[in-house]
Amino acid sequence: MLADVSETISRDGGSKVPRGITISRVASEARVSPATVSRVLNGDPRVGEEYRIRVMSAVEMLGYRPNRLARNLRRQRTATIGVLVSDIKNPHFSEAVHALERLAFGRGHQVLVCNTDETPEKERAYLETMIDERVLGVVLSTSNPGEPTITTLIDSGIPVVAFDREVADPRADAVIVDNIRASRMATERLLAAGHTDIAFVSGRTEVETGIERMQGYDLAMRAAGLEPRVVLGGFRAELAHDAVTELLREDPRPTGLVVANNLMTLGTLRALHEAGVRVPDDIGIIAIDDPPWAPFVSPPLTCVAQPVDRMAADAMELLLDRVDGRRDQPRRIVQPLELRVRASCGTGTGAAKT
Amino acid sequence: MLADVSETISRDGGSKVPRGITISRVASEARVSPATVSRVLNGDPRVGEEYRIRVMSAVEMLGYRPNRLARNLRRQRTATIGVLVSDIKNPHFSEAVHALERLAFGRGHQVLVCNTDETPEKERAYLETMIDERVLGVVLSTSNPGEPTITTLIDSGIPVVAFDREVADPRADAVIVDNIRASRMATERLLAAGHTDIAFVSGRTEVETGIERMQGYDLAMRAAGLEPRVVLGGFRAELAHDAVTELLREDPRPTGLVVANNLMTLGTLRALHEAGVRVPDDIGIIAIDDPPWAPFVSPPLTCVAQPVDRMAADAMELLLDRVDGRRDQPRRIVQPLELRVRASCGTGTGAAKT
DNA sequence: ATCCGTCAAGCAACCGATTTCTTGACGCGT
DNA sequence: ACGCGTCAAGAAATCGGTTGCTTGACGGAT
Repeated sequence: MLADVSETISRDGGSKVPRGITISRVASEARVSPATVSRVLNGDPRVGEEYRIRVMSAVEMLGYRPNRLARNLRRQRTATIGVLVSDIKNPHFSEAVHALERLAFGRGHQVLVCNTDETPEKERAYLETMIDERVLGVVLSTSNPGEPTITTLIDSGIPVVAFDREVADPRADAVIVDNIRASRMATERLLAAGHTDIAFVSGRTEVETGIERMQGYDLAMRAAGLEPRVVLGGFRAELAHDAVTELLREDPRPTGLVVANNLMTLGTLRALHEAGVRVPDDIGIIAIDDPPWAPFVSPPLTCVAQPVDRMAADAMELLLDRVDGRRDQPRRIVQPLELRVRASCGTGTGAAKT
Repeated sequence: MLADVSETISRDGGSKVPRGITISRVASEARVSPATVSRVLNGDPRVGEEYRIRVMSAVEMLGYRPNRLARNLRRQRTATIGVLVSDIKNPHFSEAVHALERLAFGRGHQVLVCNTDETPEKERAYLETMIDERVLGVVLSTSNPGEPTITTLIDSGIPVVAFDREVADPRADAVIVDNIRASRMATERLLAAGHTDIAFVSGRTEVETGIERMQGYDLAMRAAGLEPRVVLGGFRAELAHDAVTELLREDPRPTGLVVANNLMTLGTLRALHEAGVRVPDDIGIIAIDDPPWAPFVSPPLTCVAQPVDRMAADAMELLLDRVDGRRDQPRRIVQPLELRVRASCGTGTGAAKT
C-alpha cells in the first residue's frame, strides 16, 4: 500500500491554486526528473531522502496536484468503486451505500452509485459503463444473477462482490445472509410465544431472497406441524397492504404475522390499523429488516435485522483483497442475523434472545 | 501482476489482441485514419456517408468500445457528476440522489455519491477529489456555505448547484425551498383547525434550514397573536423524543405540534405514544418532510412535502445548461411546497386525503 | 586494479483518444 | 488558365503521469 500524497494536501492557505501545474514543472523546480517526482508521490522507497525532500517542497510550493485523469489512463484503472443496487431509497440499501462509501473514503476511493430500479437493462448498461470506466471493483446486488455482463466484468479483471444476492459466476465473492434462517427465526419466535396460526407476508417469489424467506417460514411451520398460510406482498407496501387487508377478513384470523421486508411492513401496519387490529394484543408481528423507523412506530417493531454495516465491511474487505492481489479464490461470507425483540411480537416466552 | 498479458505486440505483428481494441485498430480495419473514427463516433457532421458506414461496421465487427480514460485525459474532464449530501440515509437525500441518478443516467452520465456526515473536513476532501477528477459538475447540499473549496471548484470551471442549502459563492446556481413558508403553512393549518396552543419541535438552529423553519412558525404564531412555544430536537429522533416527552408533562399541554423534519417526527410519535396521547384527538401534528412511511403510521401523517423529484430535475437542468454553455448568469430556483393533508392534523378545514 | 552487483535516478516509450493543422481535391468565378 | 474558397480526410501533436530499461556511481569481491 503506497502512501498517497493527495490525502495529505489539505491546506487551505492559498485557495487560489493555479491549475495546470504538471509533474514536469515540479520536476524542473526540484531539479529532478518527472520519474523521480512520480516515485516520491507514490511512496516508492528507492528514492533518496534528499531528493524526496526537494520534491516534496517543490510540490508544496507550487501547490501541485497530480492529474488523476493522466494517472488513470496510464494505469488503465481508476480509484473508483462501483456500487450497484436496485433501489437506493430502500433503507436497507441506503444504509449499505452509506457504509460502503465511508469505508471507501477511508481508503482514498470514491463510490459510483448505480440504481437499477430492478431492471436488468439498466443494470447491464451500468455494468458496461463500469467496464468502460475501469473501476477498481464492483459491489452489486443484482436483479439478474445470470447477467452475462457480470462475467464480462470479471473477465476484464474487475473484482466483483455480490451483496445480498448471489450471482451465477462462481468467480465472484459474496456477502449474504441466511434468508431461510431469518424467517425461520421470526416464525419460531412467534411459535414459542404460543401462536399457532401464523401467516407470512411474502415478497417476490421470482427473487432468490423472496423464495428463501418463504422457505424459512415454511420450514418452521411444518416442523411445528402447522399449516403454512402465505399471502403475497411482492416486496411492496401497497401490495402488502391490500393482501393483509384481505387476510384479516378471513375467518380464522391469524394471530401472528411474519413480514418479509421493511416496505411490506409499512403496508401491513397500515392495514392492521385500518382494521382496528391491535398489536400485539390481537396479533403479533415480526418483520425482516430493521429500518430506522422500526423502534418508533407503535408499538415498536420486533425485527430480524441484517447486519448491514458488517456486510458492507466484509464486502469492502473482499474487494480490496482482490484488488491488492492478496487472494485468488472466491470467498462467500454468510453473516448471522440478529433478532431485535421489541414490543410488536408480544411477550411470549421472555425476551431472552439477543 | 494480473494483467501482464498486455505485452504490446508493437512489432508490426498486428495479430488480434483480444484485450484492448483501440481506435487505430478500428481505423486500420476501416481503412481510414483514427481521426475519422473519432469524428464518426462523436457525431461530427463533416464525415462522408461512405466513410461513416465503413467506420461503423468496423466498430461493430470488432466490438470496439472507446477507452474513456483516454478520452477523459484528452478532454480534461469526465462524464461524472458529483453529488454531495450530508446523509444519504435520510430519506430526503436518498430520494434526491435517486432522482439525480436517474436523470444523469438518461443523459449518459454517472453519479459520484459523497456523504459528508455533516463534517466540513470530509466535505472539503470530497470537493478536492472532485476537482482532481475533473467532474462535469456538482450538486451539493453543503454543511458549510462559506467553504472556500466551493469557490476553488467554480474557479476551475466546474459548475456548482446548491441543493437545499445555499452557498456563499454568488456564482453558484441554487435549488431551494422556502423553509419559512413551509413551517408557516404547517402552523397556519393547525391554527385554521382551531388550535391556539401550538408548539414547535425545532431542528438545529446553527443551520440555515433550521433557523428558517423556526422563523416561519414564529411568524405564523405572532400573526395570530399567539405566543410561540419551541422545544429543541436538533434534527435527531432521540433528542426530539426527549424534548417532546418533557413538553407533554408541562401543564397547559399544547394541542398542536409542528415538527421540523422527518427524523424528529419519529421521535415525536414515539413520545406521544408512550405518554398515551392520542393523535389527532388529543394533539394534532404536522411534519415537515414527507418520508415514505408517513402515510403508513397511525394515524397517517400530515406533511409539508418538499418536491424532491422536481428539485432534482431543476438541479440537473441548471447543471447541464452550464455544462453545455447555454447560460452564464447564476440562477436560483425556489420550489413551492405542498401540504399533504392526512389524518394526523385533525379535520379542521378542508377535506382529508389518504 | 578490475569487475560485478546494487542502487538511485533519468530517459523515453508508452496509455488511447481528441483536435489542430495540413494537405489534397474539387468547383467556380474571373 | 489561374486562383481562391470549401470541404473531407489524414498526420501528428497533444493530454500528463507511469514505468521498463538504461546509465552512472559506488563498494566490495576477486
